[in-house]
Amino acid sequence: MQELKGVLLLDKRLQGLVNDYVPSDEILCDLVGFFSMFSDLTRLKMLSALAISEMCVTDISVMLGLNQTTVSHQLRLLKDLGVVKYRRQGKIMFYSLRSEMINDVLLKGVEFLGY
Amino acid sequence: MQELKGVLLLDKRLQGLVNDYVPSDEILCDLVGFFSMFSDLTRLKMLSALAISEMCVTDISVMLGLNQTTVSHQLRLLKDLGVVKYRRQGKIMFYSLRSEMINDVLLKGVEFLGY
DNA sequence: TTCGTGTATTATCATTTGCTTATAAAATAA
DNA sequence: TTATTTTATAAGCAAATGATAATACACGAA
Repeated sequence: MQELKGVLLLDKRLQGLVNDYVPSDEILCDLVGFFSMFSDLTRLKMLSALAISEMCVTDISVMLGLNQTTVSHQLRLLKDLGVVKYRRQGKIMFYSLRSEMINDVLLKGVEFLGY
Repeated sequence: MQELKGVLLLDKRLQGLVNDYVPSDEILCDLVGFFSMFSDLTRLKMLSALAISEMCVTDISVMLGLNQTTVSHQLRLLKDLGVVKYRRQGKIMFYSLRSEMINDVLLKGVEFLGY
């Protein structure tokens, strides 16, 4: 690794601010997990659909034209990271967004992109 | 692919709602690109630092303990997706967040996770 | 010009990620 | 019980991704 000659601090307190205000790796890793849920086309499509209404796995598969195992697979990720929740009705599992905040995040992205 | 026997619509209009309100693949792909910028530890760390102040590449490398080529590499991604901007001062490139919305998105994640 | 410093690019490698097939599990019906 | 439907899991593969080393480029100073 190339030796770096110096830090061009505009303000000598900057390193302190970085130490104080950049979150710990633990928190950042949680954030990475959270935002990872929004960084895949299939998952975003599923989340957009679930923003309309709760749905069962087959609903999602058919309406979005996705393989059932793909949907199940992604739902597990979404569930494990707390993005969706589910309720059982017989053999049918109804999935929905865990929080309105999920929709807020999506809308923040839409807003940033100018749509 | 397994044949799916039926769609368990709670409401027959649901497919119509999905067609109308799930964004197009084009929009969703842009969203994927946007949120991908938040789904990596190194990038999140860099963005958190840039939320404090604009910094040059060496600043970021040294303060966060990252390889310079790694920082340059990630800054290019962040720049190409419109998340950061830069200004040149001689041979030094100062990077900063392109918009306050970037910070808002980060904070939405923090809020969701309950930190 | 040459040298030193700061930044960017390229190519490579290892890891991660997402999709798929096959299969299993869970619940209901016959 | 067996058969059917719905959902979940596991293993394998291909593609995408991130870090790195080596190198090139850009700018200013001498």
